[in-house]
Amino acid sequence: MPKISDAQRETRRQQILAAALRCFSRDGFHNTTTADIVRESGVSQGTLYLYFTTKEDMVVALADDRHQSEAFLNALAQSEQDPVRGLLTLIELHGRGLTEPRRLDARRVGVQGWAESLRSPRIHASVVGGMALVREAIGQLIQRGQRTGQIRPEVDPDGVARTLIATFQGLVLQVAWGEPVDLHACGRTMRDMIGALLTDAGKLTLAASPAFDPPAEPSLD
Amino acid sequence: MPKISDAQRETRRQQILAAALRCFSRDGFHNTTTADIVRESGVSQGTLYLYFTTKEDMVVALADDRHQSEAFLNALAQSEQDPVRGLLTLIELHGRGLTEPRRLDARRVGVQGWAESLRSPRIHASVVGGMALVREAIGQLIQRGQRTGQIRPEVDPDGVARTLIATFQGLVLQVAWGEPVDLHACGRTMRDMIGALLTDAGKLTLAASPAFDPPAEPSLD
DNA sequence: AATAAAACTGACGGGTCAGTCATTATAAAA
DNA sequence: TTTTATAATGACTGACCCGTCAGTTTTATT
Repeated sequence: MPKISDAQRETRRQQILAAALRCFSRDGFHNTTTADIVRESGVSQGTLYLYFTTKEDMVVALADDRHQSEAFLNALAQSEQDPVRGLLTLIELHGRGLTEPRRLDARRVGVQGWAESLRSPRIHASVVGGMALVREAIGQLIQRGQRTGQIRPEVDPDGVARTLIATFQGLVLQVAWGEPVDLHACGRTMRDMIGALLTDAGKLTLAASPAFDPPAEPSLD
Repeated sequence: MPKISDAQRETRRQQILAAALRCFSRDGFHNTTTADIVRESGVSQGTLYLYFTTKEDMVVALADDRHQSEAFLNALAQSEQDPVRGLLTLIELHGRGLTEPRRLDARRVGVQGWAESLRSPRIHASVVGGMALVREAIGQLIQRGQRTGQIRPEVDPDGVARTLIATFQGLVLQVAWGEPVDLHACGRTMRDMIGALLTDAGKLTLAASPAFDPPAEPSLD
C-alpha cells in the first residue's frame, strides 16, 4: 500500500524534470549541479534519486518527452488528406515551434542533448530514435505523394526527409543562439524545396495550399 | 632573448591543440580532464597553462582554426565567374568536407562547440562569427546572381543563406552521430533548392553545371 | 490511537579536477 | 665556462560535486 498515487508520483517527477530543464537551459548540463536542481525544484537531494538513478537519466527523460510531443505533430500531418499539404503542414507546425517562447528551454536543452549524444549511448539512442520517427513520417508523406503522382518518382524519400530535418535542426541551432532568423524567408525557401520535388500536376496542389503565408495568421513568424 | 623561436612555439601550441581535439572528440569537452590532454600531448600539466590560460581557451582556439579553413572554401567559391556555379561549388566543397575522415574529430568537436556556445559568450562569439562569414559569402553570391538575372529578384539572400547553412549544420550533426546519410540524395535535394531560386535563364546555367554528379568523380559521396 | 510501510530529508564521504608554483632544465650570451 | 633569462615540470591544493544512507515524517490501514 503505497502512500502516494501514481498521479502524485508523476507530478513530483514532472516537478523535478521542469526544474532540471530550467537549470540545464540556463547553465548547461555539465555546469548544473544536483544542488542546483534541488534548489530549483524544492525537493531534497535524496528525493532526486528516488525518481532518477542518475543525472543523465533526467536528460534522457527530457529527450523522450520532447519526442513524444513531436510524434503528435507527425500524426497531425499524416491526418491530412493531401500528402503535399501534409508536408507543408509538418513544416509549418515545426516552424511555429521554432520560436514559441514556451519551448525556449526545451530547444536549448535539445541542442545540449545533440552534443551529449556523441558520447552517451543512451542519449544517442533517444535522439536518433526521435529523429527516425520524424524521418519516417516525412518519408511516408513523400511516398504517398509519389503514388498520387504529385511528387516526382525519382525523388528519394529518405534523402529528402533527412535534408528537411537537417534544415530544421540547423534553424533550431541558430534560433537557440539568439540569431535574428527571418523565419518568413526561411519558410519560403523551404516551401521552394518542396516545390522542387513536385510534378507539374503537383504544383497545382502547392499553389492552392494555404499552409504558408495565410492571410489572417502568418505561419512562420 | 627567448629560448625558442616563434615557429617552435607555434609547433608546441599545435601539438597541444591536436591532442585536445582528439580528447574532446573522444570524451567530450567536459569529460576531458587536463590530465587527459597532458597524457595525449606529451607536455606537462604546467606547460598547458603556458600556452592557454584555461581549458575553454583551447575550445575557442579550435573553433577559430575551423573558421579559418572555412574562409578558404568561401574564397574559392567567390572566385568562380558564374555566381550560380559559385553556389554549387560552395555546396560541393562543404559537402565533401562532411565525410572526410581527416576531419572527423573536428566535426565532433564542432558539434560540442555549438552546445557550449549556449553558455560561453566567448565560444558563442566565435561560432556565430564563423557562421556570419559563410552567410555573407553565400549572400554575396546570390546578390551577384540577382544582378546577372540568373536568380529571381524576390529571393531573400540572407534567408536563403541561413537556410542553406542550417541544412549543412543538420547534416554535420547527423553525420557526427554516425547516421547512414546518403549524401548523394541530400546533394540532389540541395541542388533542387538552388534550382528553385533560379529564373528561367538561370536554369540553363544550372543544367550546364558539372559541379554535381560529374562523370569521373562523384561529388557528394 | 497505534502500527507500519512508504516517502522524504540533508549532512556527509569519497573522489575528482582545474589551475598554481617552487623547482629544475635548457640554451643563448658573455 | 659562467651567467642569465626563459621554458618546462609535476606534485600539490583548495574547491566542488555526485550519490548515499541513517534517521524523520507522512499517511493508509487496523
